[in-house]
Amino acid sequence: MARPRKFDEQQVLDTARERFWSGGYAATRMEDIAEATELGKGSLYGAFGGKQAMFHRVFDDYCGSVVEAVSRQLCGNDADAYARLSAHVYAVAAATAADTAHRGCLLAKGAAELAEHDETVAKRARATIEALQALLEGDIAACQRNGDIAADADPGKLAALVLAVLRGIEALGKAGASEETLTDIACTALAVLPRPAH
Amino acid sequence: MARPRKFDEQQVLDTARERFWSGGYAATRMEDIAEATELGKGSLYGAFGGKQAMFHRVFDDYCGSVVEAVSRQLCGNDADAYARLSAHVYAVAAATAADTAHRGCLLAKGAAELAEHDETVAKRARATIEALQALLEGDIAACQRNGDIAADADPGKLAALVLAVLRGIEALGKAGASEETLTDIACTALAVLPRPAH
DNA sequence: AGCGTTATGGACGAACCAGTCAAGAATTGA
DNA sequence: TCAATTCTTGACTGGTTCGTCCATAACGCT
Repeated sequence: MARPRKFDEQQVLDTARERFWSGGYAATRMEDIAEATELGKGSLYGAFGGKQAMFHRVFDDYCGSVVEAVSRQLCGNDADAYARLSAHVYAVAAATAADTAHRGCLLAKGAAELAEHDETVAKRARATIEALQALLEGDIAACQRNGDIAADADPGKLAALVLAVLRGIEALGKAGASEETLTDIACTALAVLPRPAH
Repeated sequence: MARPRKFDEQQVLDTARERFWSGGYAATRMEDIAEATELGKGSLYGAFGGKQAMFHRVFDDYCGSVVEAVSRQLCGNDADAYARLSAHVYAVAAATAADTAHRGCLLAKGAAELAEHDETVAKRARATIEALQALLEGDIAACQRNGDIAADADPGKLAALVLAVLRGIEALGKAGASEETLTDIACTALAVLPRPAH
């Protein structure tokens, strides 16, 4: 009944994510996104409303995909819980080291730039962090049931610690730490987790 | 022989730091700084060159003051090394929790926004991180000499881990974690450090 | 006091950028 | 084929911002 869209909304959001990610919010121009997507600015504004609304969509998508990816890496049976935790921690270190452009994580970058003045971004960042913490806690509890981590430790506190280490790895990576340093941190963090006495 | 400056250069830099810290680099206008310092833009440009150069000065000062403050907190005799480490870790957690505006640390914020595209900022951030790591390593080695931390552990790796935890605490604080969570992380991190067998 | 030198402050220029708008294009249903 | 509807394009607007410039002010030296 009407003219259909020529572009895929999700694809445009992915391109916008790239731009916001590498340039930050304030330094990215809507025209950059328009050029990168080969769309006119009118289409962009028609479909997404404006720059801020568009960033909110991008940020929301990103947070969702992070939680989903971590969930895939950490959920499973008790027997492999420790292997999954270990693999996840090393994976974060490796991914951070591989990010030669040092853009870090859009969650951290976006929150750093906007959380103070944008309640929507702040809320979403908080919710994402909480979801990640819950995933880690679930996996650590599984490790405890399987006898890989001391049963008398508080899984919530260990999860918070691991989460802090993971965010710290990203922060250090952005500041230019070497791959060796990052994997050392991952390795040391896993090594200091309390093992059950036997 | 010529007209003297009416303002104190350091004071202007401190004011500029406030602005850059709370607004970020891109979102802070030179006119904001001019108004806040009650100076004309001509004076600002005459004294500092421009926005980027001014930020470099601010960032440099900030990094220096951070290293100096941490150095004061961590340097001392072997007997109190562990107490200093513990106090420092708790202090970071408390300071992060007290930062209700969630501005985090200018080092992290500036690096997040600019390191990718500004080599000067990237270099300074890297050097600062390395200095912090060295300070932690020195204190941890002192702990080991005093028998507070297992002597067979690698002090460099433990220092890197602690540094990651500290940066992680700041990142989580910016994302809105509660004070309780942050102090829990500090407490857990100290608890999992390897103690000497006796 | 007069001069040379440097600081000041505000007006100005040029570029930039978010968002709007109107004219035209594409599609479906009648 | 025509009408109705939504999409697209890109020029335009209004406001903002970096940086410059210049007339003037303030100081030390002679």
